[in-house]
Amino acid sequence: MPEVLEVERYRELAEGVVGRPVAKVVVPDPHCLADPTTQAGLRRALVGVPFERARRHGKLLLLDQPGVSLGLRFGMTGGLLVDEELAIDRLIYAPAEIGEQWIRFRLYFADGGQLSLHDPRRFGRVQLDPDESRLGPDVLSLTEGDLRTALAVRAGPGPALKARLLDQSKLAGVGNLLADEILWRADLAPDRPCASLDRTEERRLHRVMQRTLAELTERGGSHMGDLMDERHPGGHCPRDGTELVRTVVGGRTTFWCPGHQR
DNA sequence: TAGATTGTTACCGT
DNA sequence: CACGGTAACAATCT
Repeated sequence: MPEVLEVERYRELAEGVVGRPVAKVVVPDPHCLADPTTQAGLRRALVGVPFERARRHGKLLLLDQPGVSLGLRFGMTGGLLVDEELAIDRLIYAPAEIGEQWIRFRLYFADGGQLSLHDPRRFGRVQLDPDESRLGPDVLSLTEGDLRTALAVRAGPGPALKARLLDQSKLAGVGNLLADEILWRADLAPDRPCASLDRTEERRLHRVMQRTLAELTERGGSHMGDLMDERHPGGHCPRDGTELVRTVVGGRTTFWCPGHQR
């Protein structure tokens, strides 16, 4: 579920914990702790100190204290709970109830409130001072020049366009659904080599990308794209009716329209 | 029931 | 070194 749009919503929710001193750290599922973070380390670093900021870099949420950052990654099914409010879109992923058994990590605050990582599938991770240097520029504030740099190739045709959009070290925040939606809207085939794009196409991709992110934010998230309903075998292009092709690009299932994506 | 899944990382091969 | 392909991870849903 969480791509950049969802994590940005988590960040907004997490602003609600700024200024509140951490009273207790609970880790019902230590599996969620990313090396070398430990429960004892979290307690030592966080307890007694208030957060001063909620940040986001791509799909990584960061809660800063003076001198230390708490990083949260949400994997495929992670969600954030603050004071019993869950910041996920129930339209698409709607567990009947928020299962207490799926709370993997929780902070209690001195005022009695809490912040929790809710994650049925357990791909989410918690880490102190996560390495942000391996992330490219955040897609929500990406300039046209940033995109050109992200698509740049040393030699040869370069990787498939979609694979590059999914490469978090080049460009942080785009996931599988957003990548398909953006390329569909930009009339670009997902397997186009990066180096084959001309300046006009790069500019179009940048414009469509920003527009798509803004529009899907309005609609409620990554899963609200025009392509979503047709993302199944036999689905048709909402624009021209062509049967969509299902392939694998960049290791991920890809739906695209051979009728208008070139 | 078999198959698919919105993310990340490691590893192998070219 | 860059990149593709694959598997692994884990659990749930269609």
